[in-house]
Amino acid sequence: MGAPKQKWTSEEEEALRRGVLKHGAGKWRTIQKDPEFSPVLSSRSNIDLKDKWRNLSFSASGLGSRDKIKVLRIKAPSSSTSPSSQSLLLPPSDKVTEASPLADSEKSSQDGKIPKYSSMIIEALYEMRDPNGSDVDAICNYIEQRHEVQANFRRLLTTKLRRLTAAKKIEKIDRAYKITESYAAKASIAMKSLSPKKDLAKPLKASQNAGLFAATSPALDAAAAAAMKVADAEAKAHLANEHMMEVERIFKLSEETESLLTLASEIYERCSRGEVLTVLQVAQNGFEFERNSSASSTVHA
DNA sequence: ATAGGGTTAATA
DNA sequence: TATTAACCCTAT
Repeated sequence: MGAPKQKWTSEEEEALRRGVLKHGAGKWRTIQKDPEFSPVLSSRSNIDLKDKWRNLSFSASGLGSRDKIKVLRIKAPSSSTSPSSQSLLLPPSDKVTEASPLADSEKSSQDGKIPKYSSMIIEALYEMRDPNGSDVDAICNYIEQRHEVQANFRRLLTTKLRRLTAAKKIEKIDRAYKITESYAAKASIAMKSLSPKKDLAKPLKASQNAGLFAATSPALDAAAAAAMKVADAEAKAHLANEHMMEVERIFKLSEETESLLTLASEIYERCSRGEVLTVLQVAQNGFEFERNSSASSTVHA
């Protein structure tokens, strides 16, 4: 007797999403056993979680079935034979830059916003949402688990934390850090101003393709993560989730293949369909999006 | 235990 | 018949 295919409920789906946020994609067993999710996911195996996440990821990316993507699996003629992937995402690779002359309004922002890692820190703090704050170890661990990171990351992290604290974006209580109310509020306002007309009530399917990137791309900015803390509107949260998944997926792709070609192919695909290319900025700056949404530029093929 | 290719049940 | 989502199999 063949099992009649047990379709995933939205509760299960939500549990999975949160599980991935908490433990990271790939820790299926951990998620499944987590007392926070095990009640909901009791009838699902770790493999089920993995498969479901795969489905979610691909459908959210706008590109339909998963087998279409495997064409992109081209190994770059990289001489780096060691499987220890490390160099690709970390340093803002200048190869990507030269291939794509983006209007980089980098640095010198009057606000003194710190590029790169700061957004990861905000993201980490938001995701962990510890009311008592999170200590350096927790933050470090969280980020290291999700992003490839430099060898001396721990040291940089300390520095960034100090700067963010000075900038009043996070606060240090005893040894724990957390996002400040003022920054969260500010981010919330920013969030509202750029989450416009899009009808969020529509089921997931509607958020495919261009719309995802064109209108709301800056939503992934560190500010957005903080914004969700305050403006906990589910719709926004879901939308943001889509972004997280998309970014994560692209990161994974490039990690796995260790190939810029793959990324390039992905980008080319999108460009050829006339999409606005915020993805590129993702590739360059990690979770840091341009603060001027108008700065996002298209890429010539 | 996980990733990824492959298979089958449901459905448009 | 083509797509999709849930499920299965196997190498790592």
